[in-house]
Amino acid sequence: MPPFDLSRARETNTEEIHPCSACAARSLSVCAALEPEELRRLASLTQTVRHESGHTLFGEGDAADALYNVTSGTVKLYKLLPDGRRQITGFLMTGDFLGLALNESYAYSAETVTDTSLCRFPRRKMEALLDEFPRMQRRLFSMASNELAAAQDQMLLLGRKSAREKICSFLLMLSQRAVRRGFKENPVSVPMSRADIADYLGLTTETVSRTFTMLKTERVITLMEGGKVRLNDMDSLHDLAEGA
Amino acid sequence: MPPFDLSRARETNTEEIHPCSACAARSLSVCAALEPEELRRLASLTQTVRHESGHTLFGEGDAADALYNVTSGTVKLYKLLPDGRRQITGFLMTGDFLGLALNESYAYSAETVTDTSLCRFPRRKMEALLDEFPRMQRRLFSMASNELAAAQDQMLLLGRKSAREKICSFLLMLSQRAVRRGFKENPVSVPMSRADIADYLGLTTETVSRTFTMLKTERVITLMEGGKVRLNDMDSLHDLAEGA
DNA sequence: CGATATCTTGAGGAATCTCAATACTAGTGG
DNA sequence: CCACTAGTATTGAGATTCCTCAAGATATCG
Repeated sequence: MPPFDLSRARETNTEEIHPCSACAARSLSVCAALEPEELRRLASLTQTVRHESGHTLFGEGDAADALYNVTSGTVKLYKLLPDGRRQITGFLMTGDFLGLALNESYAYSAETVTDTSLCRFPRRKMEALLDEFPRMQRRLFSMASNELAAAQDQMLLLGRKSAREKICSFLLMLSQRAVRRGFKENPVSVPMSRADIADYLGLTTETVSRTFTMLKTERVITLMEGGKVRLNDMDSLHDLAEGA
Repeated sequence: MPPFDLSRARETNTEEIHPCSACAARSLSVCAALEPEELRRLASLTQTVRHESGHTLFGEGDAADALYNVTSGTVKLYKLLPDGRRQITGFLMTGDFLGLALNESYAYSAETVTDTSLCRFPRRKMEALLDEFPRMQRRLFSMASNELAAAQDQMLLLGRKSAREKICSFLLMLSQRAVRRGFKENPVSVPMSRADIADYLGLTTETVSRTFTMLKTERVITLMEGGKVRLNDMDSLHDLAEGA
């Protein structure tokens, strides 16, 4: 899938062919289920931005003056402890929304994992729009609810699963998200580093690496080139992910 | 603070003196910032229920036909793995809302930790009301955002903190929540069992117990009767909670 | 093709868990 | 009021998972 051409999109923002009509992320995000009028209004305050991998969108504590929607690529959210320990709280991909915490400042940092395109919404204008269009607010609420459910799953993973169960759960989650985005469930693309995976699962890079090796040796997965992983038996992987 | 008299409240539901006007939880919950008209409508579909400790409100997978608001007492939410491992994802107290995940079925189980009173809202009617009163939806969205932020803090705790840091963080959280509810920050009431604390922090009961003993020996805390804990030095406790 | 970052593998150690025994607490009935 | 019971909490000893530190292998990028 070719990435959406953002430079052109920018120019046509307020023209008759606005960028959203061609957006790959639309059906997955707030923009789904908006009336044409609402969509146009949203588009009129949208900036499209593109960053290469490793770019910090904002840091914990920064003034929260924008919300974002990922249109392509992957973004990680994380929190830090004073001594540098890091917990990645989520990986965001096409269609995911970020900046939901409606406080004055961000409660986490956000950094691109791959080259990434985003729609950027100034917070104040976005809030005004939400007041005007309850449908949009409703959609955002529903997205927040889903995130909350995902967060609870992640707590179960972090608090109660073994390293092996964590890795299997992680691979299955990537697979399921790929399906939701219209890709096929199997081989799954793993764009993030071992260190990022470790900080997401509450492990060290060494343990992540060792666990991958073990699963590979047991023929549960196959490590392919380009950061892809083939899941050789989805059923047993599901069992492994829950300790059954 | 005497608990709100719920039996009488029930009767006066639709009368001129509706229960909400006397509700201790009101300022903390959805009901805050509602217009009298909205509040009356909400009250008209409210059932007040009371359960003793250990009662299961609903189980993971049950049809999600109601939302609840805790008016007194403590409720725990948890998820289970097939082999019985348990992760408590939250303790809800006065003013907290539960059932936010607006899907067809609950994604977690809910059980009372102490004797508890709740307002019960039938889900369908509640949703209709949300459509009618955007202000209420907005409030609920804001509460969901706060929960999301809390969930991220909990992920950091579960993934990256030591047992000692977890216990200190937990005590501070209880203290902060007590303050928000109008109680004093110090000695803090800990109504849940060691086993519940363990399942909330991703530890075992033994480790929780040992850690309490260590903190007591070091004079950081004092264990008092009635499940109360005195925090002897809030500043150093804050440091201990973050590994500084 | 060399430099640098990332990943893998190994050996030993530490935090936490498991299993087991003992102590405490609260409620019950004599 | 006391003894008894059942549940909960504490303490101890040993096992285990995962971490830490260190070296080597592989991949990536100019």
